[in-house]
Amino acid sequence: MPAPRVRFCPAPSGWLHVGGARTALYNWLHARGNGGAFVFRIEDTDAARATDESMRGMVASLRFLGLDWDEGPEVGGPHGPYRQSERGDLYAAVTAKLLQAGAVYDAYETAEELAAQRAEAERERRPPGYAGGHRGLTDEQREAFRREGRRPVLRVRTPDEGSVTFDDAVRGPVTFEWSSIADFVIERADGTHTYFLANAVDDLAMGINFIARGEDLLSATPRQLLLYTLLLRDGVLDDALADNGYPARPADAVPPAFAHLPLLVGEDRKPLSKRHGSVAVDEFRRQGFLPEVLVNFLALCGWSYDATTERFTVDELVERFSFDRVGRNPALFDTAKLRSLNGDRIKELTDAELAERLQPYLVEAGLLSNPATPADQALLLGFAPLLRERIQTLAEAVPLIAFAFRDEVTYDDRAVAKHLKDRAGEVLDRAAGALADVAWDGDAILATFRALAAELGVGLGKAMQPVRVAVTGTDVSPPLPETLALLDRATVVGRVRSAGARLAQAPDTV
RNA sequence: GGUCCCGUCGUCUAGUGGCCUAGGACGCCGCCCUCUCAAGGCGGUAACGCCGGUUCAAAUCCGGUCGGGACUGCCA
Repeated sequence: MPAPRVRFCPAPSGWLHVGGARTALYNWLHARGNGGAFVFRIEDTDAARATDESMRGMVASLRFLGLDWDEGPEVGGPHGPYRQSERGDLYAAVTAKLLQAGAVYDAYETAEELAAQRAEAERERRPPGYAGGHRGLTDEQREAFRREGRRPVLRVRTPDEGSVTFDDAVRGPVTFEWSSIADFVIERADGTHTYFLANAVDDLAMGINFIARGEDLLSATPRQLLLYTLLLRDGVLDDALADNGYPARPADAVPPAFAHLPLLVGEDRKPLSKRHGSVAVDEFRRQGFLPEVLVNFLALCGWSYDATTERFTVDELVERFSFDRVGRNPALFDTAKLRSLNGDRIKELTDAELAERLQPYLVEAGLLSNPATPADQALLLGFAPLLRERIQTLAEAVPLIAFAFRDEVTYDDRAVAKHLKDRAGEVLDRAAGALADVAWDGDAILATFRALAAELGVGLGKAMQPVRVAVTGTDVSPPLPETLALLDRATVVGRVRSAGARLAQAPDTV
């Protein structure tokens, strides 16, 4: 097997979503695991949809996931440019030659006419594809259409009979009848080029020899294959490359082989899209999913190693991934499973690593300055072991420890109503006194609460919950004794006293 | 409608004729532990779409059937 040259070629409209990321990952793993190259190409042939912002987002998300590219935007490479919007001259040269060779023809129907034809075919229950109406136009007819002001598109003449079979790396041999494949457009009336053309030209020109992509493109493959043979016949592509100053195709280049990946679907079994909420990689980043976990999970969306192993480092994935273990049925993107894996990974982080990864999220929430003060960093580090067991995403840490980074406590009404009542005033009063001179460490503080509970003849919970609410504002927090020990004694005692005082003045409205 | 793809617990999957009274993980339920929330421990729930056939033996092979999906664009 020659060293794989693979590519990831998103259309830059919208954010990189997890489906696209999975496609990128499988290609990347294949390249990295087999000494190949990963090419990143921007397919912005549809000017109406492509945006620079989207392209920057794609770059950022790929970087976040750690999927580095050998050729492409920002890193360059020998087969550039890597944005299709900058390769229009090449495509035009190619289509001119194809037209000359008679492989494609000009068709003059307007978009409206084609829509009407489709609707009619639909009504009559005929296949809705282009029926080839302008296949055999005479020069006079062409002239007439042009005089009407019509601009033609260029369509590829597909074979009328026979079939095409290709060996898909995940599905095995797949066969299509040519009769079911309509003549398709490669050059628009405005002179720009469609996905089929640009994609086929660039894959060949850049020496791409393996393509992993979504199953939604499976039925586009015959058209791709047709284009490869047309492009390679009589040196059409090679001449166009040379004529326009593009580097020649790599010497050992061959038309690519394909692997069609099972679709990623949402809870409703529909293909993943914005309607499923957060499907953008960047959104998962914001929620505090770790990139290595996202990579691990994405790898598992359609691939498995064996019956039991499901946690992999990126290096292990590079070593073990192969297309022969990619499944064929659609995979549901299960965020519950993702959360679980993320929680598992967080538990493996050292205190320092966790604190460091948490920091941006606290900054984002306005709890830390940027950069954080040494005191705040130390406090965060202290919380790391307490947080580790109780968060599944980094962002979940924020509400759990916000109280420690604010001067004022924000009281949760429900927690107050539930715990600052009955004997809570007495508990707070005695606790404030006891905390004022206990040794300031978790064990000693816990012992103090036990003693207090025994003294008052109440359960430990009754003794601690009011204090938890007084200090943190809520009834859910990291373990209380250790938490208190991380804060200043003065702060703790102050909060307990003031909660107690307000309770005494106005029960129910602390 | 046509073409193509797919069909194992709720979910992702293991399974390539006997190791399968179908394994793992997530989820869910119960119990234990417990200062809240978690985490952890233990236990449990739950699947080969259906019908035929081949075979001593089928989740695995064959045929059919049903169901789901993708594509059928001057989007990619």
